[in-house]
Amino acid sequence: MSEPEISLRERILETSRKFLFSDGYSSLSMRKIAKEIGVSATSIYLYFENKDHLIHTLIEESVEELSTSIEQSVEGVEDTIKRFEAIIWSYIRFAQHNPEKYQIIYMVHSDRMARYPKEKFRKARRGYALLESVIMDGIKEGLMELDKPMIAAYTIWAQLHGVVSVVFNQRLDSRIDRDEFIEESVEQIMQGFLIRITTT
Amino acid sequence: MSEPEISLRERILETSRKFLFSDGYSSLSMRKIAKEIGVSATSIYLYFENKDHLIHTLIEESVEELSTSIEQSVEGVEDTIKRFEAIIWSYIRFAQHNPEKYQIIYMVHSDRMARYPKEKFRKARRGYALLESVIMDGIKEGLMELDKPMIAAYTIWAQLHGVVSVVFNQRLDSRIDRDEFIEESVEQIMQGFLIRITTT
Amino acid sequence: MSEPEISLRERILETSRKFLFSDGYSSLSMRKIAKEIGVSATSIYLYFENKDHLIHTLIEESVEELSTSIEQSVEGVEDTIKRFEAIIWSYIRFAQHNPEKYQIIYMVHSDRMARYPKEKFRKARRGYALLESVIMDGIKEGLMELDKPMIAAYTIWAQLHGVVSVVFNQRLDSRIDRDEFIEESVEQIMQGFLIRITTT
Amino acid sequence: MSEPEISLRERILETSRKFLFSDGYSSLSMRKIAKEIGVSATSIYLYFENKDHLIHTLIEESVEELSTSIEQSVEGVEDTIKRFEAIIWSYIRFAQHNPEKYQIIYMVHSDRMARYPKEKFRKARRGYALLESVIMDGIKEGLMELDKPMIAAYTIWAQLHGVVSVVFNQRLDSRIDRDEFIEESVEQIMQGFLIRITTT
DNA sequence: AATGAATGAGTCTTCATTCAT
DNA sequence: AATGAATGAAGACTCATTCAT
Repeated sequence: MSEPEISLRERILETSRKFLFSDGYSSLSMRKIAKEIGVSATSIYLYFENKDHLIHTLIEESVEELSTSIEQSVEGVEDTIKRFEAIIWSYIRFAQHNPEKYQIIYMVHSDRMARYPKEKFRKARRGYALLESVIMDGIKEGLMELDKPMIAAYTIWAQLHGVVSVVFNQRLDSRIDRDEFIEESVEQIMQGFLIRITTT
Repeated sequence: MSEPEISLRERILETSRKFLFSDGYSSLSMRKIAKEIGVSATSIYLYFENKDHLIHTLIEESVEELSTSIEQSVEGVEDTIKRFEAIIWSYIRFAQHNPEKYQIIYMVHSDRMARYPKEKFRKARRGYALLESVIMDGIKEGLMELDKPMIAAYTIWAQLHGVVSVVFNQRLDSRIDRDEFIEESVEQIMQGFLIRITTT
Repeated sequence: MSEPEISLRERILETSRKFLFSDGYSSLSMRKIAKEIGVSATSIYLYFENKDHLIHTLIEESVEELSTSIEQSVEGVEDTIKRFEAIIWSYIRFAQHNPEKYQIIYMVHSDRMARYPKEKFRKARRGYALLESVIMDGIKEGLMELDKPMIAAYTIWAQLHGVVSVVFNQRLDSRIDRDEFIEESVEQIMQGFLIRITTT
Repeated sequence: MSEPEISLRERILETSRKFLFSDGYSSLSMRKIAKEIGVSATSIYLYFENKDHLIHTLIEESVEELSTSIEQSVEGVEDTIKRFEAIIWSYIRFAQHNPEKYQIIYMVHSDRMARYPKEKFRKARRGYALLESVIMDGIKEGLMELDKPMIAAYTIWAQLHGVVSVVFNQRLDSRIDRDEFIEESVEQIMQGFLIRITTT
């Protein structure tokens, strides 16, 4: 066949992501994944040592994509404020365009995360580290007056995550337009931060 | 005995909460709950039709407590701005003092929530509705200039949830002090909102 | 029904013994046991925590029976030589009449035995200890001249075990009559020991 | 290369023996063997039709070595009594120096042995046959007065096996020195037999 | 109000083996 | 001579739930 075949490994990851997103972590099962793909459950073990490894791979890939996506967003952008905005919006956009991948990053319970290799955890903070450095640039340039850039970065990240997760968990009032809500929220988050610059 | 006994029903709920908080939803099992209490698994079914009902009760109770807690916080408070602050801080404080209860509200996946009776959902929004009404008061009083109080209320709520959940999921950098992080974040969230009032 | 019912627990033990004897340890499976009895596999877990516990119970019961059987054999017997003979023959007879039970005691690989509670191990040596004490009596009475009664006891035990296990493992030439072989062997073992008395 | 390479076939047998000895029969798996060697599981099937064949080969080889070892021990020895002693000690020594090989001979359950080709079984009795013939020599020479040399041979063999297997199965009291125990036991076994000669 | 007995469906995982290459 | 991909059957064990008492 001339069709570009998708490897079984890739199909397993895809299907896992799909199930994880639609049914939640609790009901993700090797058998179900295999059945959905139309392959024996045993076959999964040819590509992933066990369920933990499969899930870790899923997390790792998502984190990597998010990080890369954020990094690319600031490439070529010089102005600090613009870099700041770029990071925030690329975070939001990633979540919007890759909801399953975004969810996976935060879904798995910390109990299972305990088994997640620590070095990979560090990678996961690449995006956050970039945000922190931008904030520090802002301080240097006299644009911001913050004594705790690390806390500031985490605060922004936490707010963004809150907004995104409320949308995804379908806990938003049905009368509210998703996109409008996101836009309003991001604006508010930014303003809550920038106020400290402009008003000073 | 004249001692006020804790009913089995209450003990089941308590234990479920404990397990849900410590081990996550996936590993909450009727048998474990029963064993922990020292009662037969069958006994749980005397008080709860099935696992879903048990969990729904858990959610309902938590939501109720949170709502009540928020309502009480504004009792006797007249000033709109102060009412606004009271709501936000009572939300945060509830999460801090009742982490298991708070977590439960957001823990269970929406798939399972689909089976959750809709009328109960409405109750869940009592706290939010109060926030919305305070915002509307602000607008009426000329303190705020917002055309979408509902979105505004949700935005604040989403941000608060983000902050709280980052803390609970232990995804905060270990060098950051929890309380300081929360205080900073809440301040920022409020400022992001109040800016629209004060600067006008 | 007026029939004396055999408890499921007992039937599980019985069936396990049967399989262990006929098919060996490797192919003993919870499912098979359950199927043979005509009960769900889950039911076994109502009576035994897990496979290990089931097997340990099997061992424990066999060991207990063997020990008791040996102890009873010397009851009321005064003469040391006769006590000595009684022990040996009761050991042999137990193996002959309860082949499955005998086999179980020695069947399970030491790896699995490592998890066997040590206190129960001590019980297992009751029969052996009796043999040792009889030998020591013999020495005191001047009937035997042995400096190492412990080794002597173990030696006899090892020989007896060898004879019995050869018979059970069906490695005996088909032309040889089992009973005759056993009788001859026991005689020889005794003589190998008693020589040290009589010839002195 | 002129180096004498160890064939894959040989490496498979070696590794199987190692696992069989250390982990017991139950946990001997084709995959584990292959992994240990660093070869694909499929490769084993190039040399052995299936697991049964592999194990049968293992048994066959061990039996062959034991037989050869016993045969060599009597080469050039003329005196019947000395030949008798040589056989016994070579049996013991083989077990001591090749514990894995010795164990294999007796390890696999008779159920699986049923599928073992009968002609190979006969080979297995070469060592035993030699012992029987020596005993018959003794009778001819007037050294022994036994009417059943076959039974006698089996009796000795059974006792030896008992002693060896008690040692290997680590069921010996830890206070007892292995070598001393073996020496004492062998002596006793011999005496139990020779008594019939010398005292007559 | 509470329980012991029981189960079918499901969990992850391992196994020996086959087949096309 | 060797392998990677695949699988059906089986392993131990857990789960929510039911039913008779």
